[in-house]
Amino acid sequence: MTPGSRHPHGPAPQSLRSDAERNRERIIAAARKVFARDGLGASMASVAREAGVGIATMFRRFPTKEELVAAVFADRMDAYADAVAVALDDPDPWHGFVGYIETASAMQAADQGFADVLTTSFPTAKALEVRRNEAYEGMVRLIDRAKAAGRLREDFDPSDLVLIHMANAGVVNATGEAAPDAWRRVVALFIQSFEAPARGPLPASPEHDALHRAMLRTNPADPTTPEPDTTG
Amino acid sequence: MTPGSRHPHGPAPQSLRSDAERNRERIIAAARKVFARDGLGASMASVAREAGVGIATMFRRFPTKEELVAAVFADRMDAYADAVAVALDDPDPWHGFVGYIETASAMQAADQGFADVLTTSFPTAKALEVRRNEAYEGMVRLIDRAKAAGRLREDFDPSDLVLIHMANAGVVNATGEAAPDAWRRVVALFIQSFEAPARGPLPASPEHDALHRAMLRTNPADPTTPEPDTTG
DNA sequence: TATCAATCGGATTGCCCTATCCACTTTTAG
DNA sequence: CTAAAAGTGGATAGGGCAATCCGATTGATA
Repeated sequence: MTPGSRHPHGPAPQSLRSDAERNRERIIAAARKVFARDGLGASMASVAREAGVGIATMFRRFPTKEELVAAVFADRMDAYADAVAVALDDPDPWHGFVGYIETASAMQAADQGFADVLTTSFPTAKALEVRRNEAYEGMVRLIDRAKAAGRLREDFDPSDLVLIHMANAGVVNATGEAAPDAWRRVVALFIQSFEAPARGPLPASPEHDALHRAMLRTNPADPTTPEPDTTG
Repeated sequence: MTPGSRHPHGPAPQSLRSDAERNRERIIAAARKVFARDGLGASMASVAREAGVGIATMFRRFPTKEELVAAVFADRMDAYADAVAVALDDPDPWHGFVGYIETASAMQAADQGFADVLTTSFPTAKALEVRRNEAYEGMVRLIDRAKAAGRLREDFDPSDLVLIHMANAGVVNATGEAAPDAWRRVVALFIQSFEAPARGPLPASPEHDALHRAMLRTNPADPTTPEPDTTG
């Protein structure tokens, strides 16, 4: 082993053995592919099969499915947060705002697993949640800029972006590969409804806390969640 | 038994024994409640428990889950088709159109199971599909009227109503009881985006066949469908 | 009231899931 | 080269699911 254990009773190793590291990366690559195709509902066994490793190897490296999910989607979440930063760099506030929605929605459409991640909260996956909050704060600035420019309706609320994610997840999930571009039309409709001036008042936004609770409740990888399942 | 079997070898009875009929109604009432709360993913066992009958009793009366679903949602589908008829009776085409969308969306929000049913095709449940098609034809007339009145954007397509159902199902499914009115805001945004004059062009609608295939694919009660499931 | 088909429900089958166990193999340090 | 730590994967536990089986029970009829 590398550091820390010349003593027979030395502490746990900090880095993996070369073969283990290789397998770890194989697993992540496989999970990326499988989750993207099948959503977070994909089984650990199917990931192991795709990776060409035993089931035990998966669980040794990622003791729970949630940890695997966190490892797999770390970079997607980075890209998600980056998209906000890019949008904030756009000199045209409205163009940036629209571009951000389109980018985020496209990310959902391109990866069923990520669509699930965006509408689910993983309390134990700190890194993911940190990124999510980071993105959220950027979004608030993005919204304020677009309103200040007079292009975004005044009653637009940050939570509306969450609602779009949920709606888009519904479309992406329902259409899948059968109608892979249907989401574009839905998103375009949403964007037109956001543009100022508003055509009419809207019902109140849900409470911030309520939405958060909803995201906790809707864990597609948790059997306690009442979600679509089995039959014949 | 009632008719047809004074002969020991007589054919199958046409009507149920009184206790069986009572149980049948208990099962349907229980399923109505459980599916409404938990969606079509609810287990047959949970319905039996709620009904206070044995599992075997359920399956004797409804040999597959799909048959139970068809029996439970027959009247919801009737109401759904009726809503179109009511909308067509409205002297104001736009008011009727908007009212229909709101009614249908409210039905989804009030019943998770029905939200699933509206975005899922059950080829073997003929009665359900007949009603769905009946409603669909009415919707086309509703759309044409609203366009003719100049209130609905010209590029609105009947398939857009299916997309709304899918988007709304996503919102309802994700928010659930945590934010039970969130769907209203989403639906209001959609409606404003439908109003003429259009604020811009839209990406093309998905093919009719593609959407139909998507609805077949997304059966929340079929384990072959890649959907959110288990973990810890 | 006696009979018997219809009905009942708990136990069971068979499948898929997450997660753990354990006997065997590989890497790595000395 | 050797030995122990680290790693491996198949078998297995334990639970949920739809659906079936079968011995006990009950309703309808005479």
